[in-house]
Amino acid sequence: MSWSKHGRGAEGPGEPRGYHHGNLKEALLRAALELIAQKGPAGFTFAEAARWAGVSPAAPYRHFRDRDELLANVALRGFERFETVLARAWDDGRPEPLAALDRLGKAYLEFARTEPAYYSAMFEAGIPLSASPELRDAGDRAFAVLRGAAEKICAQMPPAKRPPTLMVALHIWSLSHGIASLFGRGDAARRTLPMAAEELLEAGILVYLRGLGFATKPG
Amino acid sequence: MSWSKHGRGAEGPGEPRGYHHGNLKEALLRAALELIAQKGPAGFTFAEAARWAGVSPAAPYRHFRDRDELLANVALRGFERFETVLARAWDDGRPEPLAALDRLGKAYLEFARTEPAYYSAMFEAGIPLSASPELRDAGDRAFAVLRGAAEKICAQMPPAKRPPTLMVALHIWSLSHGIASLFGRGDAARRTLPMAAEELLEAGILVYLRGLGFATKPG
DNA sequence: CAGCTCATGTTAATGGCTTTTACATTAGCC
DNA sequence: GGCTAATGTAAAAGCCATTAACATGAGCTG
Repeated sequence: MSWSKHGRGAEGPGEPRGYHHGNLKEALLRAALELIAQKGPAGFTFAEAARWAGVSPAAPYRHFRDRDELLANVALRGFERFETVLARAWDDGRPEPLAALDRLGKAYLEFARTEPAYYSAMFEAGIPLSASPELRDAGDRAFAVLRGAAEKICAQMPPAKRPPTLMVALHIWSLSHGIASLFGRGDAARRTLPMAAEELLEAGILVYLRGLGFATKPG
Repeated sequence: MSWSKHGRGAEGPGEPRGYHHGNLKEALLRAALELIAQKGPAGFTFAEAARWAGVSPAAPYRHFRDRDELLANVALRGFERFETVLARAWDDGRPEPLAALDRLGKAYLEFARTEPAYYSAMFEAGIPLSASPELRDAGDRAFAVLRGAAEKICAQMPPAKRPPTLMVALHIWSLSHGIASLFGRGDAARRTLPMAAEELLEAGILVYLRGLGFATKPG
């Protein structure tokens, strides 16, 4: 017996507790995040998360329908953080949209690199988007930050040659996501690059904007 | 007893066989592909592939060290097919590099859409690239097609303003991969788009090339 | 504070999967 | 024909997901 703690938790190691955990849902989310970070979304198991939280293997079922629902909740939380991070980087285009867009791109890659567990839960775990409207909405809100950025960038262009902002947002998103997915993590599982992913993305966006007719300052 | 066939195989349903299968490795690869297509790389199980091939659950271990190695072999084969498909579409830039590049992009997306099992094994299954030099090489060969295309495109530009071809190849790859990953499959698991993924990619590449200073014909 | 009730945990069990070990069969080769 | 290595099978251990029946105690109600 003794669902003894593992060596280390996101929380302290051995806080004793009574019959009830008190904050199991949160503890499971944290354990899942840690385990996904260590072994990928596939390697993560419900039972181990329970062990990690110091409860029996059946306890998690009181908080999540099944393993997939826990995974979906991790992804949901990931999208929320992602939105926050992106919004902070974009900062409404201050002081200048182009500089802000550059920050936005870097923030995108940094998130993928520093939060690989969230990132893979969000984009690579194969969670059916249809299964949870909340998940889809959270993703949409994160994308809305990119959309807002595209809008402000496009607004700087003369109306006659202004491109569709949705298209611009999708292009920037796709390029960022492509770079993050293919090269974004120092991971042995990924390819490495003869340059920093950040540089690659920055250059790509600059070329793209130039192609739109956006007058970028020399440099 | 009776590792009876499932309803349907890639092969005929009930060809009887003796003690030895005769072509188990191939059958397992096919079964894996089919199962991944149905339930994603995570849902696929070694045991079910064995059942599908009509052998005992231990038989596959004569051909693959473990489940992951089978997955890696699927990915390997996927990269080989991918290279073939891309090379055929590019056709060495004939009759004209820009048109060929457009075909290349469409072929990329078509592969992701029509061979989702291969595509996810290749890019989303979390196979450690380091584990298999062959796998990495196969991926590199597929990428080489894109690289060759970038080269020919760049060669059309005046040397003075010619961009680094590796960078161009990486941008095109990333944009293609980003679009394929995010929107590439009619999948309920993915987001849908107000336009065809092909159009999005084509437009993105055109804008990008214009940004490079590549003179695209009007249109 | 007593008692009730419901949320939250535990136990125990079922069934699947992965992987290993010991054994069986047979294809290919001399 | 007979040997050997390759290829399958059987059986078993250990883990996981999931469920049903039961236990605990937190929080409300009076």
